Amino acid sequence: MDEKQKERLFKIYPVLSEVDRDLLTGALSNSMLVTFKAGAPIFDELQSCRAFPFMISGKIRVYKRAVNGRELSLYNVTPGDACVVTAGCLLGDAPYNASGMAKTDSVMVMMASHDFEDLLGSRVFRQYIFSLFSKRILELMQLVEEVAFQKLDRRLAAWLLQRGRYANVSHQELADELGTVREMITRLLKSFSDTGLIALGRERIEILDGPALKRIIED
Amino acid sequence: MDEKQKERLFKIYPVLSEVDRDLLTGALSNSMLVTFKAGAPIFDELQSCRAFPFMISGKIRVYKRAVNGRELSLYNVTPGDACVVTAGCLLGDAPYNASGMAKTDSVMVMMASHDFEDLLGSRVFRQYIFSLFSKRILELMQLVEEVAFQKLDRRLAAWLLQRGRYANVSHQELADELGTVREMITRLLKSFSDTGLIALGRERIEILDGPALKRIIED
DNA sequence: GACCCCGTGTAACTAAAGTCACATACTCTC
DNA sequence: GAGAGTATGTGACTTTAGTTACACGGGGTC
Repeated sequence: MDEKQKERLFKIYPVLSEVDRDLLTGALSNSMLVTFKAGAPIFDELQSCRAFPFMISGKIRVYKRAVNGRELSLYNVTPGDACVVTAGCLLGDAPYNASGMAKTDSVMVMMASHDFEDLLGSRVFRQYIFSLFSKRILELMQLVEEVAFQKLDRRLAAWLLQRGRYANVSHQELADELGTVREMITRLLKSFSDTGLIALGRERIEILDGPALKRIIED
Repeated sequence: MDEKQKERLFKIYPVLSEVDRDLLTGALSNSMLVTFKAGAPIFDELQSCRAFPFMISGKIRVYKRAVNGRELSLYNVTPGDACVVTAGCLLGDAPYNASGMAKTDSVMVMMASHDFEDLLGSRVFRQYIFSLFSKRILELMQLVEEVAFQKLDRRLAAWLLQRGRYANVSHQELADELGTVREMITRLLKSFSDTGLIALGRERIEILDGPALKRIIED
C-alpha cells in the first residue's frame, strides 16, 4: 500500500486515525490491496475466510443462492462498511454461509485476522466496528420480516423508491435482489406501469408517481 | 448482586474471569439483577434500550410481529448467550426493531452500557462477544434463506427434529415460531401424523420416524 | 442484411399459503 | 357434571407465487 492509498483509506475510515499509530502501521504493512472486476465472485458459501476487508471503492453484493438457482440479496457492502459475513467468519470462526460478488469494480484492503483483532483494542475503533455490526443485524432482522410478511408488490415498490428516480436493472437482477423469479417482476412492473406509476425501458425503470408507490408500501 | 449470584454468573460466562478484576467489580456493583415471569414481555419494537443483559437462567424469545398479528421467531436467548438486538441497540444506538418475551421464568444481570463498553477492553471478552454476534448473524442469514426459499413442510420438519423426540407446544405457538398461521401447522402436522412420522396429542408432538422427517428436509 | 443473444411480454396452468367458517374435543373451574 | 375457555380438525375457497412455454423485439456481430 502506498501513501496515496493510505490516505484514501483514512478518508473513508476516519476512525482509523484514532487507533494507535504503531499498531496501525504494522497492521497495514501486513495488509494487501485487492481489486475485483465488476461481476467477479468474491467468496462463496462454505468457504472459510482469512482476512477482514476495508472497502476503498466499489460495491459488493452479499446474497444467498437457493438450490434451484434463485437468489436473494442480503445486503451490499460499500466503502465505510464492513462485511459482517466475513467478520462473522473471522471472529466466530465459522465458514461463510453466503456468497459475495462485486457489483462494480471494487478495491479493498484485506487485513489479517490477528491484526484486525489488535486494532479492536482501540475503544473508538471497536465502537465503530460494533456499530457496523449492529446496523447489519437490525437490517437483517428487517429483511426477515419483509420476506416473511410482505407481499412482493410492496417489496418491489420499496426497492424502487429506495433506489431513486431511475433504476438501471434488468428484471432478472431485480428478481435476484428480492428472491423471486423474473416473471413475477415483469408482471408487477407491468402493472405499475399500466397504472402510470413507472415508465419502463430496456434495463431501465423510471419512477413517475412516487407518492402512489409509497401508498402501496403503506397499504 | 450477592456472592452466590456472582458465582453463577461466572459459571455461565467463564470469560468474565479474564476481565480486569477491578473493572468487573465496578461494573457488577453497578448492575442490576432482573427477573421476568414466563410470558412476560421484555422489550418491544421501537423502544430504546439502556443496558446489556447477561442471562443467568431462563429463555428469551426474540421475534417480529406483523401488523395482522402474525409472528415469527428470530432466535432465542439462553444463558451464555447475548441478546444481539439489545447489544445492537446499545452499540449502534438505534431503537429495537423486534420484540422480546420470556419463554420461561428468567433471570438476568443488566449491565449499564458504559460499563459493558469498558469490559470490551479485554481482548478475550471482546472475542467472546464478537463470536456471539457472529453466530447470530450467520443464524439470521440462514433464517432469511429458509423463510425465502423453503416450503413450510420442510421448515416444520426441521423445527421438530431440532427440538428432539417430544415437543410440548400448541399449534399456534408453532405457527408463531415459523411465521405462519395455525391452520397450516394443523394441516401439516396432520399429514405427518397420517403417514406415521409423528404422533399427536394436545400440546404434544412425538417424533416416531426421525429419518423420514430428515428426508423431508433434504428433499 | 441475416443471425443470434438477451431482455421483455404474456397466457395458461400448478402449487403453496392463507382465510373463513364452523365442528369437535379436551381441561379446568365452580 | 355444566359451562367456559382453549386447542385441534377440517373443508371450501381466495390469493399469491411460481412454472412452463413461447412470442416479440432491439442491438450488436459477422
